[in-house]
Amino acid sequence: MPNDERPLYEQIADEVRRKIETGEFKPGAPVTPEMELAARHGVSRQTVRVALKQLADEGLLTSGKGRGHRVRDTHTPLQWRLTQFEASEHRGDNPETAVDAWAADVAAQGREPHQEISVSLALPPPRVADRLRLEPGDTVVVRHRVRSVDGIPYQLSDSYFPEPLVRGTPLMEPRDVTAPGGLLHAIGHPQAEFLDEIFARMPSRAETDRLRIPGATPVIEHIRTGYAADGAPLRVMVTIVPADRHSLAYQVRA
Amino acid sequence: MPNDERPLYEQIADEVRRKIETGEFKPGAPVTPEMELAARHGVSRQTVRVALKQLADEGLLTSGKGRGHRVRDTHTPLQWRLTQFEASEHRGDNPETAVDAWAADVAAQGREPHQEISVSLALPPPRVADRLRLEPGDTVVVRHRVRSVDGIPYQLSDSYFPEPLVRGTPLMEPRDVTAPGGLLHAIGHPQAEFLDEIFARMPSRAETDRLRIPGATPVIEHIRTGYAADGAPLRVMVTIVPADRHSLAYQVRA
DNA sequence: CAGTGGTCTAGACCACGCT
DNA sequence: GCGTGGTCTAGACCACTGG
Repeated sequence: MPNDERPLYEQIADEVRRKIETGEFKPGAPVTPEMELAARHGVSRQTVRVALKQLADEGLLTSGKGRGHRVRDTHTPLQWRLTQFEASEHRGDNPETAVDAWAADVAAQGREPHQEISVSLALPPPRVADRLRLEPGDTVVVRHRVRSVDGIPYQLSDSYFPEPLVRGTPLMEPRDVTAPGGLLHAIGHPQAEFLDEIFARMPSRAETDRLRIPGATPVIEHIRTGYAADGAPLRVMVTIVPADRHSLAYQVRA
Repeated sequence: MPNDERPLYEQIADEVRRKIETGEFKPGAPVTPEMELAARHGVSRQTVRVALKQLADEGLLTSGKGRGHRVRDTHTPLQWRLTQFEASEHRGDNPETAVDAWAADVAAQGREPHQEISVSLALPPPRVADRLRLEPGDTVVVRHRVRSVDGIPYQLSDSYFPEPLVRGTPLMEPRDVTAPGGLLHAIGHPQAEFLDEIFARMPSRAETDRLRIPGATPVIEHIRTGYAADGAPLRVMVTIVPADRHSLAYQVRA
């Protein structure tokens, strides 16, 4: 019967979207259940589900078994300042209270940072091998970090070091090691310059699971390559951050 | 009958995803049609569709009536170098060939830049007013830019200036005005420092249309605030770039 | 025109959350 | 327990693309 009009599911999506935008459905509150929408519009439940899925893909709704569909809460993202280095120096001389720049930055914004670290030896993925200018077969030491704020995972961060550079140093310990001037400085390889590259894309399924990313939320991929004064690459750090939790900030002198 | 395993549609999505990642399905080439996947796995077509929708949401597939599902082409995004200023100086003294930093950067990567500019007087949106520290009622001069590469729209860029600052200057002309040291420098307000903020989100419907953004592609929102040496904000530039066309790059000294 | 995906129906069973 | 969404089936008709 239906014809050249817009699809039924879009009309239903429009109706619900409008009610969200006008505030008739408030953030955190449940919207009309599927069955009721289906009955009201005289369509099948499947059609309603397509409509609600579209809204979820736009980031407007969350849903779950037994929970119903709810209007998504919007929180202001945390600012990640990428031109502030080694904040640990400002936290006193006790190495036990030293934190890395990220943790200090989060704490400064009144939140509770936490990170878990593991270390492994591996063959680098191609884009890391390129940036470190490694030959095929060269191995790297990888420090995997899961950074959380207030118990919610905020970042996946993997640092790659050429294996010969860090063999036998504290960098191979799966702890939160910090040192004035930076870890690489402490082992005799100070970083003089960074190249930061920033991408955005939709998360993979594995990332949505590990970071508990709600639908329709992109991730920002941040790749920082650190160089010695002579231009040799020392480190590549690849960080994945859900875009609803972080913004990036750079302070630049003209 | 099936139970505590992962859902069927995820298993199917995993299989197709793996074949894309290993290169068995090449970019631009069609993947197995829905009906065939359904028959092969002994599931209904609807279940296959959910699987393929998930891959489309990850940005791996495109599809359309009669066209089938195809592996999405991945073009390497253009790198936008945000710590290179005023490249025009390197292009000779002739003002006719002078270009802004962005255009020079694009040309250096072997592509053909183009931009269209319009100028208007307006009340600033709240986030611009905040960053320029304006009072309610203060007006701004807005320079709207649509930047294209090889005929494809690449950026929407709006620069906001406090109106008293630029009244009667070349900045109010809807041309591509360039000057050594920068536009604001030329009118007596050199920028000493920038604060760049970076967000990612899904595009609005209007942005999808204007920038011709394919499905499942986020946009990067770049907000640059320029300050005078005394700390007064001089300019806010808000730029929207589709994430499949651009990466951002910063060169940072430690 | 044959084959594709886009939309839609009318059922079904299950897992989960709440009260 | 009851209502919710999550998964799934077995059909159907349509619109579009491509050779």
